[in-house]
Amino acid sequence: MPKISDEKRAARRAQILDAAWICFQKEGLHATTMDDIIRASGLSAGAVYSYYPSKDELILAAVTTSLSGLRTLMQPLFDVRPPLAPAEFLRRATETIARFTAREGYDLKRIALLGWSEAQRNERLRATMQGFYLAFRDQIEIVMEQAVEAKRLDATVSAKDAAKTLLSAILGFVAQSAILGDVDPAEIAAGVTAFAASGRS
Amino acid sequence: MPKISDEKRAARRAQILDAAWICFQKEGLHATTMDDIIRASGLSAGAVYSYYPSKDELILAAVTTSLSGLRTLMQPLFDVRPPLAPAEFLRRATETIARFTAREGYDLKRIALLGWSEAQRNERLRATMQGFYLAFRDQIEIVMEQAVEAKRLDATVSAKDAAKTLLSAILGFVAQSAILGDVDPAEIAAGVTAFAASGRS
Amino acid sequence: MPKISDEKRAARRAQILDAAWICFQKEGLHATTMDDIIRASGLSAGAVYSYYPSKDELILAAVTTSLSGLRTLMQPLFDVRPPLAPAEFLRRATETIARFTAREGYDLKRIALLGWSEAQRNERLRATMQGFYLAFRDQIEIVMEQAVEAKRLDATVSAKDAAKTLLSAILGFVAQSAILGDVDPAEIAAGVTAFAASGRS
Amino acid sequence: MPKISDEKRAARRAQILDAAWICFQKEGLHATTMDDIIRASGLSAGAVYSYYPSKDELILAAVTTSLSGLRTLMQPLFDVRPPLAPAEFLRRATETIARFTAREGYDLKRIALLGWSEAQRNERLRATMQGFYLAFRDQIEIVMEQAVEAKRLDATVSAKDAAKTLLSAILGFVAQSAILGDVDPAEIAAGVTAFAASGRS
DNA sequence: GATGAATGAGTCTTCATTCAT
DNA sequence: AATGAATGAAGACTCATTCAT
Repeated sequence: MPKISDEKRAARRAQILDAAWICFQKEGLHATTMDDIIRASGLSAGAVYSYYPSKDELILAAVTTSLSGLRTLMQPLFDVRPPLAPAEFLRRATETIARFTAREGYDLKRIALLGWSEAQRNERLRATMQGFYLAFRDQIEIVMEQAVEAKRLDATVSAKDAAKTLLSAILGFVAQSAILGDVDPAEIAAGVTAFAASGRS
Repeated sequence: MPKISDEKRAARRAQILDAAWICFQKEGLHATTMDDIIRASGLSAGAVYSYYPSKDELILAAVTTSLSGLRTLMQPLFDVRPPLAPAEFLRRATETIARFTAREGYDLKRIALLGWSEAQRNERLRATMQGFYLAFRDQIEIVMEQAVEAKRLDATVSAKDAAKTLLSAILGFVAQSAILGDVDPAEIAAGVTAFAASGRS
Repeated sequence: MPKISDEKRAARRAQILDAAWICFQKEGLHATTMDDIIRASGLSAGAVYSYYPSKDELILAAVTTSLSGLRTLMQPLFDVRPPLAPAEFLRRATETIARFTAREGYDLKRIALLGWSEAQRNERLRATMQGFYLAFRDQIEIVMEQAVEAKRLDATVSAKDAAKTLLSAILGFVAQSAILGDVDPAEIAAGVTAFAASGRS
Repeated sequence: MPKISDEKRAARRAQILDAAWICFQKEGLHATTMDDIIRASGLSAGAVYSYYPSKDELILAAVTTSLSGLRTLMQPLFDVRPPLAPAEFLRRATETIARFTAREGYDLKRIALLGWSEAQRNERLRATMQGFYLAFRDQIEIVMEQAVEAKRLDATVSAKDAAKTLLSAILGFVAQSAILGDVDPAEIAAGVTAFAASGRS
């Protein structure tokens, strides 16, 4: 086999990562053995290791990939004009997550929980994850600033606090869905709307 | 003398669970070895195993204990008269969690994330955890009903949806704090209040 | 099994080291697998590892033990009164080595060669080995000084050079015996005597 | 064109062997991986394997080459007229070794130790090495016979014993230099001369 | 002929659990 | 009842060698 093309190389990496992803979801990060992944990938141990030098690297890649998948999914929400109001943003964000999850075999929420847990101990993963969530929150903050400007959000609150609140709601939706499984984006949206409404009086 | 023996037994179980708890937090559920726990407990392997027949049992016990610790902590919020409005409830719930976390060596949030992750694979743990969170959500729901009655919450929303939304916000606060570490209960409260305020007009 | 006695512990260590020694001789340091040693020792993997935490440690122990065995064997030669003349010292040193080698299963020379080779790459082993040979050479040097005083060695040479020469002869005897196997202490002694004799005229 | 092909073939073999040699010295025989050699040679795995069918073959070739290099280096000593006396022979032999060693990247002594060790387990290598050292010793023996005839060596000793003694001294110099690194040919020569001198009286 | 990606048996080591004392 | 030494089945990873292209 002469030098493999870049596309083929990328395809192999994807093939391995997919296998890892599926195993991680089914078994958890630690309970998944390299042998599980190797078997699922249809390659040999040596081949897998030539693409990913360690299990940790594979974990990092799996979580990173799912984070950037999430970013891609969320990007459109930041580009909506006029900018979304908080409750609307939350509704569409959770809907996006729920919809993506529905695709067989790829439960973004499960990987998310596994990643959060792993990040408690894994320096590199934590750094990567913090970088991602911080950037994500910053983007939300920009939307919130725009919402304030557009009088769709009360000016007495900092956009940063609003962003933190929204991120909490999104992460919490992920957690609650993964654990209890009976939460619907519409319900969360209704709840927030109700709080907003009750703010009147 | 079964009485004394029982007390001793309970004390021993607590001693072991404490050791496990500390190790789990520091190292994560899987990276913690039984030997770590045995050494931290100051007992012998045989002794530990006579109280907890397996590592899984210890994990279950550790997570269960921290869940019921949380319940104890939260109980007062359900008993406040007149019942708390949603934003106020959220603020006090997150404050309680943050305050408890501050006690060194017992980071409730870390254990929570570890538990969520483990529950993805561990049937029994998942069932226990679901039972807990469901009951917790039910209690929130009751408060929300009372809030509606007290006109502190818009009547057009179901108390159930409000409860789901609040639980999301709380779990999300836990996740965001554990991962990013820069979130304050006051900020979340401010955010929610702002959403509420913007609901006017 | 309650706490094991110190003697039993030492016996176990010896049992493992013996097994390792035999395997190392038969197979070489690297070709010997831990499994070989484990099987030869009659213990389990875990047991072996609880006494020696790594293969490297076992290699170090095996070489170190054989070096100190050599020291014990050689000690009497330093205590002979009057001190031995160079040729006589060499004859008795090589005889000691040859005699010890004859004991079944424990070829000191083979282990020596394996150790020399390993010391080229293994820092710790090299340091240990250098320490040993340096001390050994110092002791020879003292004997040489005494030989000079006793007019059994020409005063024009430094005792240090004499010691280096003798150590070379001894190590060379070990190497030549291990490789060619047809060298006798008496032959070496005869050769040195002849050189000495030819120094006359 | 078999001629050019043959030359190229030889050049490639040399290129590979050089790479192997350098790696073996730096890392030891077993710690060197085929991949190390392949990378150092600048060729592909397939190419290397087409010239040397196995790692063992490469080890054999590396050791054999260094032995015949040594032979080439030593040859002049056997041709000196009048034949060298024992002490003089030893001095020049060790000087030759030391000088060659000085050329960076090619430490003959290190390869020698590695080879001795490997020969303990590798039948073919042992046979080759024995053949070499035996022939070398035979040549020394001839010089010793000539030395006896020239009255430069005491006639009471067999030339064979003298040869064994000299070979020991040479091998011992190699070992001691490789392990302790502080031995000089002049010191060994001085030591032997002193023994010779002390033989008077 | 050459290439280098792929193979997979084999290596060292760990660790939950047991049970002889 | 308690102890802690022993067990041994995995686990992550390596590397000499092959062979499809």
